[in-house]
Amino acid sequence: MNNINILFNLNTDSASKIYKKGTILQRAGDPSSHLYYVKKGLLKSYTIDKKGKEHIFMFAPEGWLMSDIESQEFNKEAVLFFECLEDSDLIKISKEQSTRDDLSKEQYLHMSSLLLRRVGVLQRRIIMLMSASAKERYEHFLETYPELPNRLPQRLIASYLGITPEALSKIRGEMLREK
Amino acid sequence: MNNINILFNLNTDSASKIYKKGTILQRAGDPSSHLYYVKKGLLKSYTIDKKGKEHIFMFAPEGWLMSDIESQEFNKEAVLFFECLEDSDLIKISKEQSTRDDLSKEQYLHMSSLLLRRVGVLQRRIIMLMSASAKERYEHFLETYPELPNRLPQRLIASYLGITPEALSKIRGEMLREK
DNA sequence: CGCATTTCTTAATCTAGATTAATGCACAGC
DNA sequence: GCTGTGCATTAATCTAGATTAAGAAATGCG
Repeated sequence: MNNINILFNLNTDSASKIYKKGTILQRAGDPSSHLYYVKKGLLKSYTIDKKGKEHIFMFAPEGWLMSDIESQEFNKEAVLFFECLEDSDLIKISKEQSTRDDLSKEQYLHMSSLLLRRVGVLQRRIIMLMSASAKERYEHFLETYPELPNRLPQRLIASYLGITPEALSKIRGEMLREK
Repeated sequence: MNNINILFNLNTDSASKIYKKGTILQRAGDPSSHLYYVKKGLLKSYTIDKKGKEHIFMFAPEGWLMSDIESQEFNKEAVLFFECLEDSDLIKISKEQSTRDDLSKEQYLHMSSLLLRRVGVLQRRIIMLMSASAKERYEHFLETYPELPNRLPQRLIASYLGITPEALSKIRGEMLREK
């Protein structure tokens, strides 16, 4: 049994299922109802702003949990879209399963540890968005997630960084020339 | 006993102490060692970038917990400064107290709930930074924290929003004229 | 009280990154 | 094998917000 089964009292692999690349698991505006644990594959979560532009909130490769905690926590409809970037093997976890309050001490410890880690990552992201240039954010992304760039189109990396594909392309051009 | 005492097994008010406005509780670069619970008063946490510019990560008014989870979680030196914006009555909580693993189920439940809330708030902040204009972020700030603006200089609000005081002043001017 | 320091505002100029547009490529579907 | 659609790159232009500068208002302090 893997960690996530332990965490949510799931029985072995009952809920694991393969979703095709391009599958949209959740749409903004839907009632936000599930989390997804990625056994294999890659997901993105994103918002679409009022001009129709997509902004990546996060990627979830193997071992990550994809969730829309803002909407769950504030009881509003989903604010994020979830989509498979590759054929993905996922465990779908209902809101009820994830918010049950009859977990064991070990489970709570594990849950707290996951959440603390998440807060730490989000803190860094905010600080980078506020204080670093696009190029610095790109370099930080490459260092932090070295295995992701070769699984992602530039477009999506740019969106994660909060810039346009054109701006990222320019930065990459500069970095090549500098070397 | 208040919630935070319950959460961290603290005995009543032993650790509560008044700190003067302007006191720096933690400096970036120090070993990150404590959290602070705000009984009364107001704190800010911030980074200073390589150009010497300050960027507010968050404000902590009454009832909030100020922490530098990134540095605690990744075991590095503090990345944030903590400073009192008003004379503040604070409970200082050591890393050991906050990470002990012998909490009760109720305590873990409370802790998870706090962390989920925090993740939700940070998610919104990131989405706003990536997808909304300075003016939209300002309006969102006013709606979300209506009691803060009259306790804060514009400068710090601007820093929290990720813009300069000049840009915020311009936005405020526009909003006044529009009304 | 009076002086110094910080805060806020307005305005002129500058710049990182957005927008628009055009070109070449890769590859999916027929 | 062709043809359309999306992706990456480059370049020209535009713009939100930064920077710089200066004056007015507020605040702290001896």
